[in-house]
Amino acid sequence: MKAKLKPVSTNCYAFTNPESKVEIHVYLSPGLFQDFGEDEAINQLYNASLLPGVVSPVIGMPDIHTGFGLPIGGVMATDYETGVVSAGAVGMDINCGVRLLTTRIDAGEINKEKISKILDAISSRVPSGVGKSSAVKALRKPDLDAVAQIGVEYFVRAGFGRKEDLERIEDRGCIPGGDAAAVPKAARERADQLATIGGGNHFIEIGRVAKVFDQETAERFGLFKDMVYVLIHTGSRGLGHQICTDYSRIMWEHSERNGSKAPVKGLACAPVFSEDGQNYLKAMACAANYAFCNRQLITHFVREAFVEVLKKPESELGLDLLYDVAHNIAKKEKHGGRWLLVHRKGATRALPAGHGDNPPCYRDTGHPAIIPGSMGTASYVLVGLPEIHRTFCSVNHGAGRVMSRKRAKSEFTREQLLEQTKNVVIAASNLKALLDEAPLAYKDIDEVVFTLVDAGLTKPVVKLKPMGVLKGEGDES
DNA sequence: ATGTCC
Repeated sequence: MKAKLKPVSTNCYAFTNPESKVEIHVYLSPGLFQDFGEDEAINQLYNASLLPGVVSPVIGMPDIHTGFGLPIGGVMATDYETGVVSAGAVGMDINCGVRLLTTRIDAGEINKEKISKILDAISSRVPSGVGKSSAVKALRKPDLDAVAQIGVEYFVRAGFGRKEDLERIEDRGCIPGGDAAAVPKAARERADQLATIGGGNHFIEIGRVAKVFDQETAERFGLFKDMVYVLIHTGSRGLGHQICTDYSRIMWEHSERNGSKAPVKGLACAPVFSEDGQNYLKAMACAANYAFCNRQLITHFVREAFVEVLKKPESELGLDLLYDVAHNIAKKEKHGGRWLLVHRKGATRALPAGHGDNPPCYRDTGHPAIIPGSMGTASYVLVGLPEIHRTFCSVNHGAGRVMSRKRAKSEFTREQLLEQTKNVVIAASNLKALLDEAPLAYKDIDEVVFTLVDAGLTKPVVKLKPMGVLKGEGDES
């Protein structure tokens, strides 16, 4: 499959599926292209290009790697009127995403001991690791109708955050159309994990702004060199996972009934305007809003933890929300004068300056696109440039794996992990359960980010460097 | 990503 990819423009390789006439575009730097071994991920893009109503091109981001159905780092747009929606093309972790908090703290003001104490204070409020449910009993049985229909504002009204937070969340933390009634029972029963991080690549990170690329935009965003930031990366936890699992089955059965089978179960789909398609979108919006609420509640507890440890009022510490953006979601958007359902799976929306879907406070800059790196490595804040229309206004979502979790666990030792993350305080009780998250199991974030910068799609605003990270543990085996 | 195999 890799052999089919021909260079067409800077850092962009392409081929056309002869059967569907849909193009497949993959963004890789020369170095990433040379090392690229994810043949199956390209095959997955090829499969996606065969779905009914897919709009050319199907896109692979520089962090692409094999996933369930559509690869992670994949963008697939379908015609909103005549196309399909695929649960697998959104992914297991519906509205996995990141939010970034700015502060009025200078990196020189907090040493390793303080960072460790803050992470502990967060950890006592926000459980991490696979299977963990909310530390606060009331959050284990949330009003899922309110979460689905009101979203983050529901918790802001209840005292978990500030009113102005809402302006700085994609869709104000409430994707329209959410309906808890469309969430299968098994999934509803797993909605007891608000204010938890989860495992895998999820984290809460404290760091400093290491480099400013675009002074003017950085100032507009309130980002200054050596300013302490907090980065929160998590999603909809077990709820989204169960919705994806259940609807993938429902959609597979739907296509079997209608004789329009997807090439693989992971791309099982239903017409957007079928009952199954509409129900999935209602359930997806519910899980997406749950994920926005999850990050909002975590933000509240992060603010509490900073106040407790640094013994300063919240107003003095800042901890303002810069932005919260999803990277696993399907959204109805207009591109090229046409309404589409853009599936982004491990891809981040990055609307350029002037785009009407930006929140008002970012209308003339373009909203911040927040790109988390792997544990202990840098992250970036970017904005989309006008050329970003080539990817339906999408950029990568992170560094992207180069090694399976299984292989990373056999490849690295605890000592190597510490070496790869030196100078970063790691709050986790069992490092052996984090070996699959070792930085060397991921691509180089600089290389990945600059692949799209050099392609002319984005401009970097700042580079962020971690000082401490709170990680959830997976399995040791 | 995930009560990482109901």
